[in-house]
Order: sequence, then structure tokens, then C-alpha cells
Amino acid sequence: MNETAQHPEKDTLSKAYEFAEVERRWYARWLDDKTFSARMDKDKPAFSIVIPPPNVTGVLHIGHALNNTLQDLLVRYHRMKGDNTLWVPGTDHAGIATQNVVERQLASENLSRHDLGREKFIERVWAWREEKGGTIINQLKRMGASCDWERERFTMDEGLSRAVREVFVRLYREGLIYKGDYIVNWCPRCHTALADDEVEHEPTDGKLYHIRYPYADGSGFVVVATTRPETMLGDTAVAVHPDDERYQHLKDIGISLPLTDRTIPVVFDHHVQREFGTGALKVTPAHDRDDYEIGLRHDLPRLKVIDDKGVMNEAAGVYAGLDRFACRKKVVEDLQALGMLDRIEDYQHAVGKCYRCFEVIEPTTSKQWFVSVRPLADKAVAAVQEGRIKIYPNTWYRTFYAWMDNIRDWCISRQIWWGHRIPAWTCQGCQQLVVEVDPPQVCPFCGSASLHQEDDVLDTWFSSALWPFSTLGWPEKTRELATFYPTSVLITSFDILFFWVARMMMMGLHVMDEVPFHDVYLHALVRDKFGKKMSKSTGNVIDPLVMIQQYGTDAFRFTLTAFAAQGREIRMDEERIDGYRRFINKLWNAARFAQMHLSEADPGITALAAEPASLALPHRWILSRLNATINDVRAALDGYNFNEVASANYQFVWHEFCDWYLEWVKADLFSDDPAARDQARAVLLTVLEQVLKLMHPIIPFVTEEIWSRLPGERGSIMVESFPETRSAWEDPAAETVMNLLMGVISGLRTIRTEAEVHPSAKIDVLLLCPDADKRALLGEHAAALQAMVRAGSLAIEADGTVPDDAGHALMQDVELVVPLKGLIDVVGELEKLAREQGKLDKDLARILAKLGNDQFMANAPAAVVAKERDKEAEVRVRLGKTLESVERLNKLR
RNA sequence: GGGCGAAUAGCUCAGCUGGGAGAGCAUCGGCCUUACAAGCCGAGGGUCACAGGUUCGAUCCCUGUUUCGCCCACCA
Repeated sequence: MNETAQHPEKDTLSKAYEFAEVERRWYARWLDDKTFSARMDKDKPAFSIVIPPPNVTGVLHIGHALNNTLQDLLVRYHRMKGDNTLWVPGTDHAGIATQNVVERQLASENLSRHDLGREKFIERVWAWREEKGGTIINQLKRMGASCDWERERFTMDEGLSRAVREVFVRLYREGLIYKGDYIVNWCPRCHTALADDEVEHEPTDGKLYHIRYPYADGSGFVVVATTRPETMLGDTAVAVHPDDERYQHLKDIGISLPLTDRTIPVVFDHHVQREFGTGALKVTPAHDRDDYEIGLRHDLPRLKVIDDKGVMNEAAGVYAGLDRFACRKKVVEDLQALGMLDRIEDYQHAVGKCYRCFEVIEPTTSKQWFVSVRPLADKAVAAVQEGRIKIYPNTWYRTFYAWMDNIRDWCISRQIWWGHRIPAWTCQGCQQLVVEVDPPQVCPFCGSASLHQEDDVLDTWFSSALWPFSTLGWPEKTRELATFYPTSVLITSFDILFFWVARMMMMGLHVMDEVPFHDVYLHALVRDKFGKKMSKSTGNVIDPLVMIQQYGTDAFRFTLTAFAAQGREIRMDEERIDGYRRFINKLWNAARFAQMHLSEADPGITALAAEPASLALPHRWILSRLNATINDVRAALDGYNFNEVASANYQFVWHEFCDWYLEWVKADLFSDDPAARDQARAVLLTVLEQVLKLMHPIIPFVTEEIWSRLPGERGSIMVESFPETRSAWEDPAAETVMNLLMGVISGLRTIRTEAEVHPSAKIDVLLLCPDADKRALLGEHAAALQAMVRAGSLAIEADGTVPDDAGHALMQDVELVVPLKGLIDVVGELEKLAREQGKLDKDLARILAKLGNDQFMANAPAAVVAKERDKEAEVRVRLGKTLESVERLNKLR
């Protein structure tokens, strides 16, 4: 019976790694086996991450891909370490974005949300969510994300909605939420306030109108400039800079506002830029954000002259009823008629437009709900200052503090329908405001049953600010909360540090009285290889799903990991993905090679590697290098140096394990000596097992697939323990010896190549070395040396003469001599030697200058001085040998 | 205007507390050597943006300059 029949899964590995089938098969298996499910063992440390919830309308982009790869990397690492590991997935209801999607759908049916009414509309959004909301979740699965999917949450879930209401009511009762007038970005067409990031600023050609504002006493006038003359009807002051000498005389003078019968004051405010225009600024607190601030500082009245539809109201006097742009025209004409229009100039400026309908935004005051963030922000700042929350990379601390210092109250109300409706009711009887977690049946003040709930919903960020504890079941006192809160680390993109991260800190510290996470890792934005932002219009978008299809998920994940260096923007280059695909393939083939030499019969063979002292040199060497790699990888993971995780693995697997170790032990594997064979097989399997585990967090699929095909009874690699360093493996002596041998081999190969010796031709090698110990060592490994350089003969001597027509090189104190009758490129060699000599001369001069410098000798550490002395000796020897070679070659000319 | 970051091989990037710089890709040369041509072996290639300073010693620390990128504010 052949092995294939016995182990149907363990048939010979195909020559190239077929990722598509492997990925599909293993992900399904992981789900079936519930390997992603969190455990809550009492005696284990906890590691938890809550996913930055993507918008439910979202489609996986490369930022998500990076973000989730890094999270999965850490989650898989900690799971293998045996921690109670939880990664909570979920999506965000994304108020405006989602409402938009459904409104567009309605529009195609010639319906508006008003046609449906609030209740029906919301039903429709939920229906949309049921049907289409899972897109991004499925895409995350294709990335290999090992989230605990049974705990998937949605910010509009019943439980999370309750958390939102609880927090709202609590903050309201503490006086930290209030309702007040504020200036907002108002879209007169959509009839809602917009968040700042929902306003698109577009450079627009406009006019700058210079208007004369006469003094009330008739003694003169001041000229102010504006792009929106209609707003002058709502002016309640003129502002100048306090230090502006031109306007000191205006201190006690009133301004007679043209087109109205009002007299307004002049105020002095640092905000005014003296250089702009005339240095005098008209102040319209009800229709301009800055003016609003100035108004607050000087206690100015707010006179609203434009209504919610963009039409002038009765406060605009004779202009009432005019559309704001019609009014602008009329105001300009009237001013002109009065001789008050100084001049008009063309002016390009940024006009804020609604990102949905492109209507020009009208800043206006309206009743909105706010969070008083100062006391909350102070807690967050304190937590960061005290190191209870650490931020990686640390360059963000300054930015964080600066932003928190200047933080303004947070407007949390939105005039849309999709979201958490504000849990506040106005009693139609007594007009009192009732704020409750659950809808009140009657007014607690007057007993009236007629209560009207606020129409506004909460800013989406309000619910996401609660995400770290609302997803764990708060306000219930759950086991999850006790086990996993605070979460371990938050991994997110830096652009939502303030929108989201800071607010989670504030809410977590205030509501839970505990940080929401211990660490914050902020990764960069992924750009194209030229550093440009990826955008559909530029056409430089790299679609993760296409990359997965083309190169495989593992290669893509490895690339993202390799690019994730701290504190730098990421320039994604598709060629790199292809490079890492080759790496995956390399690993695959190394495993194939191993499999050829391993059998089902002896899975316990790896025990040999546990006692490395008795093993031959290459085995001790690779185990020592493995040990160093384990150490490096763990340190890099613990310090969030993801790129180093990737490079340490890459370097070890390809260049040490494959290039040197596998080549070196081929002789042993094919040897007749069973002891040599067993050693090689034991270490080969050991190292392979370790690197698979080491890399599983980055490249879960290929490692799992190879793992399953290795000999012995094997469960999922996901539940194997992550590699740990072992002092028995550490072997600096073996590394030193191997470094010498590898140097000798490389040197001999170079000689071969430069003399254009055909790779299959054998050479004769003479090694000259004065050191008897080294000669012994070289002799010990003569067979390997001969095999690695294809030498027909190998002689090792203490001293000897170098034939004139020999290739020659020096490795430490070993002279490499390869007689090559007539094959030496004399001229080329001489040129090379001349370059070499020049370099050595320079080096020697520099070293001698250093050693001759009293200051250096007095101040430099002894180790550095000793190193320079060693260098001097080495350079002198090499120089001597170089000159000998030149002499030799000159005879051949 | 304020802040942050970057500048290292042709390209994309490492280089973590100062002791004469590395990788991958690309280039050039040679190889189908019993895991892998998606591979192997070798080679070439850098005044570490510029100018000062600190230091025995600077890619690294400090100051300034230039170029590029980002963030915040503002553009009445």
C-alpha cells in the first residue's frame, strides 16, 4: 500500500503553491471548527481587540486590508501564545452615508424619504442592511481575519443602542450634555446640519465686495470687504485688530449699518488680520463661524436673516422673502445706488458645498445638542500623560495634546433619520424636556401623555465612541466585559485619531472609569508608489480583492506587513506583492523538499534537535539562527514593529534556511550514514515547524496547509504554541565557525565566476591558513566545502606559494587559492586589484589618523580602540596580499 | 499662518540609545547543479538633500536652508 492511499491529504505537494483552493478550504474549516472563538480561562492573560468598525456601506479598500492584517497578526500571535484572545468584529451604521445609499435607491423609484415617512424609511434601511450590509464582512473573511464572528456587532443593534441611550442620559444628568444655539453647516436643500467633514470646499470664482460703513456721527466711513454682501443685513458689529493704529479712533464710535436703521459697535479682536483688505471686518455672528466666535467673545447679538430654506426672513426687512442669492444681487444694487459700494473685485475663494447635493452651505445658528468635552478631554489627556494609554508611533503625542488643548464642544445632533434618535421628549402639555433611557409613557412633570421625541439622531461617532465596551455587553455586567475590558490595543489609521480614538478615550474613562485600551497603534495611509493618495478619479487604486485573486491572500498580507514601518507613509508597489508571492512559493518548495525526506514513521525524530550539543555544525548553526530569529520576531511583534516581523522571517527563511542550510545538509540527507541522516531530518523538520508557526500570524493559509501535510497527527497550527527561544539553541561559536566557512565558500565561488569556470566544472582548491585550529576546522568540513564549491580536490596547508596563474582571495586569515591555467582575466583582475588597493590605502590612512589622534585614544571606549587596531592589522594583511597578487599577475602579462 | 513628518543605491524602503551604510526589485554576467527558472551562483551601484555646529568621531544629536508630503486653522 503506498503512502498516498494511507494519507489521502498528504499526497505529494504540487510544484507550485495553489493559493486559491487552499484559502477557500482552510477558511471554511476554521469557521467550522470555531478556532476563532474566544476562550475565557481564569488563569490566562487576556488579549483583546475591537475592530475599527467599517461602515456598513463599505467596500474593502487597501486601508481596511492593512488595518485588518495588522490586527489579525497580533490576534493570531496572542492566540498561539495561549492568551484569552478576542477580536470583536462589527460594522458601523454610518448615519448619513447609509441614509444616502437608500435615498438613492428610492430616487430611482421616484420616491423621497418624505414620501415614505420616518418609520417606513427606517424599515427600508434595515432591509437594505440585511441584504447588502454583509459585503465588507465577507471581504474581511477573504483577508483571513480571525475575528470571533459569533460576536459580530452593529452599532444599531438593540444592545448597543441601549448603551447609547444609557450614556446619553447619564451625561445629560451630569450636565455634560446640553442643548443650545450653535453655528452649524446647514444645507438649505437637504435641510440638515452637516459635520465639518461632510462639507466639501471647492475653489470658486466669486467677487469681493468692498462696502462703505459710515460712522454714526457722519465724520467718515470704514470700508469692509465681503464675498457675501447679503449677510450684512445680519451684521451686529465691525471688528478691527486691537493693535491696528488706523482704527484706534473708532473705539467709541458707532457704525451706521447701510440699508438698515441699525447702529452697530466696533469691537477689537485679535482674530482680525490687519493685512487683509482694509483690516476691518464685518461681523455676522448668525451666519459665519468665525464671526460667531467673535460674537461670543464680545457678547454680540446674533441676528439671523436667512431661514432654513436659504430665504431671507423678516429680520432682513424689505429683503424678506428673497432667496439669498437674489438678495445678494439686490443688496449690491441698492448699495451702489447709495454710493456705498466702494468697488468690486474678482476673487477666487473656497466655497463650502454639501457633499451630497452640492448646494452652497449656509452657516447658520440652530438648536443643537452638545457634549461639554472639556472635563472628558482632561481625563483623556491625564491618562495619556500618565502612560496608562501609550501611543505608537510616539510622534503622535504632540499632535494629540495640541488637539485636546483646543478641543471645542462636540455637536452630536444630526437632522437625519438613520441613527440613534435622541432619547429626549418634549411634553406637549408643559413644554418640559424629558430625557430617559426608555420612552416615558407620561410626562413626569405634568402627567401629560402627549410627548414628542426629538427628531434629531446622534452623530455616528457617538455610538462608535462607546464601541470598546458596548460590544462587550455594557451596560450589563458581562463576563466578557470583566475578561476583556480594557482592550489591549487599538489599531487604526491616524486620520481618525480625533474623530474616534480620542472620543473612545473620553467615553471609556468617563463611563467605565477605565481606559478603553492600553495601546494605540496608528498606521499610515496607504498611497500609490509615487506617494499619491489613491482615488478612483486618479485611477491609481489598488483593489485588495484583485490583489488577493492575483497573488494570494498570504502574499498580500505579507506585503502589507512588510510595509508597515512606524511613522512613515506607505507607498504600495504592486511589484512588491509579486516578490512576496515568490517568497511564499519558496517556502512551499522548501516544505516540498523536506517532505521528500520525511516519513510518517518517525514523528518523534525532532527530539534530537532538543539536544543540539551532539549535532553537527550546520545543525547547531541553523538552530542558533532560528533562536535569534524567534527572539527578533517576538520583540518586533511586542513593539508593533511589523516590518521587522516580516523582514526577520524573510531573511531567515530564504537566505539562511534555504540558501545555506538546505544546500549544506543535502549531502547528509542523501547519505548512507543513518545517524547523519537522522540529524538532518530532525533539524530540518524542527526548523520548518518553527518557521511555520513563526509566520502563521502573517501568512495563515500557506502555513496551515504545509503544517497539515507534515508527518504525524496534526491539529490546526492556529492552536500550536508560538515559538519560544531556547538557550540550548543559542550557539555563538557555531555561528562564528559557519561565518568563516560561508565566507570561504563565497570567496571561492567568486573566483570561479570571475574566471568564467563553467558551473559544472570542478576546480582544485588550496587553502592556506597559519592558524592550526582553523586548519583543523576547515579539514573537518572539507567534504561540505568541496560540495558547495564543486571542488575536485581540496588541500589545506599552513603556508605555501601561490601559483602565478591562480585565482586568489583572502577570507579572514585564510588564503583561497584556485589554480586556473590560462583562465585568469589578467587585465580585469589587475583593474580590480588596483581598485582594491586604493580602497585599502584609504582605509589604512583613516585608521592610522584615528589611532594617532590623542583625543581619540583618550576618549573613545577601549572596545572601539581595540576594534580599530584589529582593523589596522587586517587592512595591512590584505594590502600585503593584494600587492603580492599584483606582482603575480604582472608576470602573466 | 501654526504643527508634524520625510529627503539614504536606478525604483520602493530598512537602518531602534552616535563608532565609515543594508534589503527587495531593477541592471549586468553565468547556470535547467536530484525543493523551487516563480529558481540558483556571482557582480556593479551611495559625498546618507545642502550649509554650519556639538563631539576624538555624525546618516544618526543641535541650528538654519531647500524640496516634497500631510494635518489644523484661515481665505472676511
